[in-house]
Amino acid sequence: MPPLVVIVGETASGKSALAMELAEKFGGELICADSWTVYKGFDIGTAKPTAAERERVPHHMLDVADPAEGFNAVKFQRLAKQAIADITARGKLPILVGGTGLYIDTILYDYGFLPPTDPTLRAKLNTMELPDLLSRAETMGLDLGGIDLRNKRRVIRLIENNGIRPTKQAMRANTLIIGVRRPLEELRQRIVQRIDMMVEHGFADEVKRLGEQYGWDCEPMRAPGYRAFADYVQGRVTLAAAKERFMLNDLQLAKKQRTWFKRNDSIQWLSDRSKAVDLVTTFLNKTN
RNA sequence: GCAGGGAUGACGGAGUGGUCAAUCGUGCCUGACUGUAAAUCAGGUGGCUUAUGCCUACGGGGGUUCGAAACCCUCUCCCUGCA
Repeated sequence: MPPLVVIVGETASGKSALAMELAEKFGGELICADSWTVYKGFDIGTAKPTAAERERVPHHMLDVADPAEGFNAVKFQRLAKQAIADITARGKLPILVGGTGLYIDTILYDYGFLPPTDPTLRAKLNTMELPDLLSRAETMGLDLGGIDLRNKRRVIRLIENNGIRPTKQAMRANTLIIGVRRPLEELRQRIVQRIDMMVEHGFADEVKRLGEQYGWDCEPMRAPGYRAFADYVQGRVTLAAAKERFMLNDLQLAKKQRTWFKRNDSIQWLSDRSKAVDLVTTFLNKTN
């Protein structure tokens, strides 16, 4: 298994900057594990790496999805695996960086997804109530153990898959996982500053343009900040209110990310970023 | 100044004599998490403490009552009409 460096952390924690630094130092290329930067056109509000940054270090998994269509973990896994293989084949170090825990885990644990489901069936199941879904699952003789029976979406998935469960492997070998962490107050300040910067760079205009082009209800318009700024550019709320909302969205996201990453004890949390270089050096020496 | 309406927990907003520490929503805290994942779902959210317990709370003060967030008086502030 070729070496892989993974960088995780909360939004605005400084993951990308660290990833850039490591990539330049170790001859790496970045694979962005972020469920919003995959979308074309959604640049400013998603804090997508700039053209200049991409010039310095190759980035993968950006702009691979059409806003009108949508994206998911399976597509991510497929493309990311390919990217990792390509980077490795070129003799470069793949660095997987991002805050979308599920996407990261599809690589770390090589999730075995099941075949796609029939949209017609999905639509039908979605109209049913939870108790009916449960009795249907029982009638089908499905094993209900281990899944959250109060979460409708999970029960639907079980029915769609005919009771077959997706698989998961042991954690990928030769993988260094670095976690970037900051005190909450510092993180909040960084979020606020980043939002101000986005606004300066024309975030409102971007939202307006994208809303008009892809519709206000397209998938990535649900990304933090976009909804709030959609309200702003359509005159429903003030700029200050939209920024406040954006900040809260980011903080909520950060909380979810914290919860997700907390359960992975293989993550080496760094409060001092300068130690990252040593970590990677040691890691590469060990694996090569 | 006169008449009317209103002040409820972080916020919005129910509740008009007891079963109200107070419906619900939001926020917040904690957790789950495999084709929507920034999603979806679960639990918690006055204090002390873990007891069918006590204390503090529904703008301030006083009163009626066995008992009030709820009724009466009064004060303060806000809104609406008339001046």
